[in-house]
Amino acid sequence: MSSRPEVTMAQRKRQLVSNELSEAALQLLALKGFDAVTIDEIAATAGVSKRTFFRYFASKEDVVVQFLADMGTGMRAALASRPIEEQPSASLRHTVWVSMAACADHSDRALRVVQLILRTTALRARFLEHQDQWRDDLAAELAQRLGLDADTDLYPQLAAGMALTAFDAVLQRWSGSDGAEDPAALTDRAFATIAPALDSVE
Amino acid sequence: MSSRPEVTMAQRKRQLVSNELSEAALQLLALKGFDAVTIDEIAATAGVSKRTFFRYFASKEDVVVQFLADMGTGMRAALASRPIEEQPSASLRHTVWVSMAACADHSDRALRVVQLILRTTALRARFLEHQDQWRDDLAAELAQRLGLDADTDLYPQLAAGMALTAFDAVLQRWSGSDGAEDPAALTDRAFATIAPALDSVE
DNA sequence: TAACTACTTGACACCGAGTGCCATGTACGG
DNA sequence: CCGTACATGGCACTCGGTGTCAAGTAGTTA
Repeated sequence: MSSRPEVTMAQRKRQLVSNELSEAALQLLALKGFDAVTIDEIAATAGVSKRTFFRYFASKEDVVVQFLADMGTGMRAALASRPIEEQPSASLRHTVWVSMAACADHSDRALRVVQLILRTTALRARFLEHQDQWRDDLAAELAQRLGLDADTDLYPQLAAGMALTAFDAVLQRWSGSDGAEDPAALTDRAFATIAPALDSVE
Repeated sequence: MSSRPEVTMAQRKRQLVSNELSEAALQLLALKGFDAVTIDEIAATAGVSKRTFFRYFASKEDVVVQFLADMGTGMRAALASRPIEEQPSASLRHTVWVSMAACADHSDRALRVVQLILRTTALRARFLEHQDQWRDDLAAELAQRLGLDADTDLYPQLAAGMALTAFDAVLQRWSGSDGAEDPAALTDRAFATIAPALDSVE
């Protein structure tokens, strides 16, 4: 009854508050450590109330990790966009590479976020939760592409898991080297190792 | 200056309270769902105070997941006990198999615990945290066995990740089938898929 | 038996995360 | 100018988790 595709002012304001919040959170968390920062503190820094914080983010972890939510569907879409004739290892390699590229692009910010996540227990746990969801998504897409039954065949789940294992390893090296190592090269090396298992069809 | 290797009565009492607590927790959590049960409730059922609960378990999740803590060192030990000449896929297959067997043994209880963990978000997150730790342990052991540098070579981390991916898939099927499917057969099938990547040394 | 030590427990106060509720303010459409 | 829809802040409340202290109990020594 009312929603115009136009960007209303309320929406822009909402976006602004959201940015303000993530900005404040990221700075404080990286500076003082995850546990040493309260939500009241973050909210106050952003100039809003604690109650408002929770209208934008579901939890303290979410303010850092939220962007991972879309990444799962993004990966599935990336996989779906590959030609069906392509070898699974190539399709998955591309899928992982796209996600890594998304990180490496805005490397200044993304690198800091990733490092914060990987070194903070609570955040890492949320990251793993998301990754677990991605695996299901990728497995479903793989099963569909290959015409396999995901309930009997182990391959889709295993292949998705291997791809994400590679992703994890690459992300860890990349963050550990402060962004110095090349994500593309890392991805290729990782997939060179796991490919033999990915492509052993029959 | 006082600790005898004898089992003092205090220790037995302590063990008894611990059992009482896990028992109460498991029953209530499985019955009413993780979020619908408070710690006061669990403690009251076990006949102790909330404060005492936290003297035995670090968190609400821990009372269910605690036993996973040792499993990591157990897996590393299992891997370390394999002959060095053995192919990595065989060593890791055995490692995973041992852990699965530990579950399948006391299948009545273990099955219920695993099912509870896998279907509860908060518990699954803790499970993934532990698994993440296991991966580091396994990777370290693998690197040592193969004389690789874990900081440059991706193989140890990838191989450990693949093995745990297999473990995860097997566990999921086993729990999904209410223990009907054979863990050993499942493990073999999973490793048949990933083995080509594990053994492609050079 | 008395006294001293070590350990476990419960009660209480406290903090922080997260939620429900309600009153207020403010953009937008008629 | 008015009504609606929405964003916000304040407040009270629940629950997970921790620090502290006083009390109780088992085991030891004299």
